[in-house]
Amino acid sequence: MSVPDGLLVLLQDEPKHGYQLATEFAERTAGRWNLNTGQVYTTLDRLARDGFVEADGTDPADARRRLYRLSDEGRARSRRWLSEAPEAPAARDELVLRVLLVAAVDPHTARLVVDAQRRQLVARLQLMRREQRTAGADLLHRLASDAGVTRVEADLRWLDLCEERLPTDPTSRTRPIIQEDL
Amino acid sequence: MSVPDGLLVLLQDEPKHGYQLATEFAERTAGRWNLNTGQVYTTLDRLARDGFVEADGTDPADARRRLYRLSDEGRARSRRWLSEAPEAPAARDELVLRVLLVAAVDPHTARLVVDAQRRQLVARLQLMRREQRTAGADLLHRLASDAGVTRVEADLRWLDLCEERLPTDPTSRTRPIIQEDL
DNA sequence: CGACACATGTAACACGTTACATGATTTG
DNA sequence: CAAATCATGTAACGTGTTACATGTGTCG
Repeated sequence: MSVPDGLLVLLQDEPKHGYQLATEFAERTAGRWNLNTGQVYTTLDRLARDGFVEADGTDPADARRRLYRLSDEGRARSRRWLSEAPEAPAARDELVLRVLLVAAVDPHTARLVVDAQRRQLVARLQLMRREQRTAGADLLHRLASDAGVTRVEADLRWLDLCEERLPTDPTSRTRPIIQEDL
Repeated sequence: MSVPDGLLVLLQDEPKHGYQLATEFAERTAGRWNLNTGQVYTTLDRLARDGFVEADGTDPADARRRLYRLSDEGRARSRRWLSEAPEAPAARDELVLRVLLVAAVDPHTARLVVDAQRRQLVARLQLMRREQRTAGADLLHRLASDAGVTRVEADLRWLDLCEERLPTDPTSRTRPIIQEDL
């Protein structure tokens, strides 16, 4: 529930209106998540319906701006969201899923998948490192960039583990589910 | 698009029916993703509509089983899915999002979030390691478990980076958006 | 004036989850 | 027979995306 909970965080300091929330969401994710403004309004409606935010009139400076403020339940939910760790995605992760679904029945192809994924990720990692060196280092961009790099490094480590553990050719079934190279 | 693409992978070797796809999906994700069977049928409908699978009559052994087979487009799509790396989730990641949204306006609270998250993840990591030692080590469970551990370790490393980079108290704004402890 | 940012919204869709309905077949 | 498994499906909902409609305000 990223967007609803994210909006609640943005509402912590003061009442805000939809358009403002959309732009701030983008700013505060270092531009990595540009919410469509439409989604903000529907999400605010649901949050209001469920009692997590409350309409708070309009901005005195601009009557078009319909303000929302956090309710007590909203504040509690937000605090919970910030303090509790997200559920472990485990096999839901796209990379893991790709390897796992193939690994069970066709270790040979699984190795091809692992290799292909590694090639992509190595390339991506180089790009990211290069960007990191050139880019200006304001906090948000820096943290987001670190997250990307750390994540890709972890993925590469996991791919190495996969290669270690996947049985080698002789034990694999005769007909690989994918013949061609990847 | 995990489920649709996952189903296409399962259909690589031979035509299968919905119920079978649902159970195999669970098996081949080491039980970490139990698809509701209902979802399989609606997804198969969409895949058929879009030309990625084709109805292939019923199983001679059991007329109830409505078989689907991969089309050429489906095979191509599947191959693409296996060989291309998933998009970088970056700030979409729940953990990253939580820290980022707070970091911009309130470094002090951001530190609290980082600490809270770390406590949860350290505990989870211990649990995972313990399970790893006890659990039987068939390939799928092993790979899935490795993925979980690797991922949590990476998250912890990133949290350390955050703590390094977050400005310390003096520079932070006067009123933290969250007063209490987390 | 015309273009662009501001501001609120609707529509349509894909994806994912939970819950439920409806039967046939197998098995204790 | 009763219960569990097999098998196909529908309904309702939340979440997220893209695209569009509709106005107001501002600025060159």
